[in-house]
Amino acid sequence: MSTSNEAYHHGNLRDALIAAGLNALEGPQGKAPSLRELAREVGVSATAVYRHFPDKQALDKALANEGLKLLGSQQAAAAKMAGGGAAGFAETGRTYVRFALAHPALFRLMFTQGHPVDANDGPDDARALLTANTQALTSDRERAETMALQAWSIAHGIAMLMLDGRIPADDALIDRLLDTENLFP
Amino acid sequence: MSTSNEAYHHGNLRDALIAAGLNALEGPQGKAPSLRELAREVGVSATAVYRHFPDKQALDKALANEGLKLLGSQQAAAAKMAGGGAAGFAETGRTYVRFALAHPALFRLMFTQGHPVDANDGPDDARALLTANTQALTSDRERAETMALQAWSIAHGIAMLMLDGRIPADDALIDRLLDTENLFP
DNA sequence: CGGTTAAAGTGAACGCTGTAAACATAGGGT
DNA sequence: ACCCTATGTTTACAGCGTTCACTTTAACCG
Repeated sequence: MSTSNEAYHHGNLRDALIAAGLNALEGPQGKAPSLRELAREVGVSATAVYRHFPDKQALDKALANEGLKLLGSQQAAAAKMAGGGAAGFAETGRTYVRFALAHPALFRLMFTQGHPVDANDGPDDARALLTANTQALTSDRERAETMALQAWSIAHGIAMLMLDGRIPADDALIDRLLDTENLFP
Repeated sequence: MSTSNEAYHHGNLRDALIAAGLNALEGPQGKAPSLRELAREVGVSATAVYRHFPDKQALDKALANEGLKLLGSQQAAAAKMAGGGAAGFAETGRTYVRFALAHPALFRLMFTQGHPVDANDGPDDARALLTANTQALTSDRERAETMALQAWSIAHGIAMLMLDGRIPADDALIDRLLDTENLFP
């Protein structure tokens, strides 16, 4: 009852669509999939999608949320692996940019998507994590908040500029640009 | 012979399309215009566009180039006004972000567009200007280059995050995040 | 059980998009 | 005066997101 059941009712169309969507977004050549394309992929008529999502944007938002969860967990893992603190903070940024380069289409979708992206995707949100890590670097609370946003901005900027081919997507360059020693002395 | 000439031959369709495109992109609600929409606007059939642009992407690229020229000139003006050097450098970043907020759709198009964006848009390119300004801050040439890219990244990141509603599009926040005193001591 | 009902999927249709192909026009150069 | 070529037009096609009316299925309930 797991795969390719030819039943009239698909069983779990919503999840299947999201899986197909994530799959289509993957790879360096990943393009934003069309609603009809995903429906075909899953073996269902295009209009069936509307039983589970009010419109295409809702599907996209679901995919974006999935991506945010993924990024969040990867960042959390990286920070823990690095032992938290300053090292964790630095590693968090690197992970962010590497994620963008590894999943360009998904990363774009995550942010192109209408802002809110529903706050209910858990506390492992990228922003919260950043702020938590900067608090290890300074006792000044406002300064920590500012540093978190600055770090997010620079990581996001690097990611975007590299995705758009404005800056070579070079691993060494990532490290050089994210060098926290020089940025936050 | 300036406007709404009902002649069969439009006169200067290419420029008219670009003007209509820039106009459609303007305003905070600006959307990426469709090829047919622009053709309608200019009073010409959709396929006439193909006499001047090989495809839609080429039109978009032309619009993007127009945007880059505009941003470049605004940055140059801002830097000159601030008197160059460190002050000019800081002002350049602020201008970059403000431009993005003032012309969101155009700014997005400028970078969503396939990378190269043809290098022949003059020397007032955003990147060259940045590098030039950072050289006033340090004698180390490589360090200047790194700082330029870091500054570009953070400005771009702030702009994007604000456009996407991830960070409040607050003017004071821009200044706080771009504070070069703290970032590049 | 058997019957009703609501959830889940279908097909045809609409207006939109970018693009191709074949045809029309007009204005400038020899 | 002519023709040529640059520039436009019409028609057509496939794909998109979305609506509507319809059908199928599974689950619940007496």
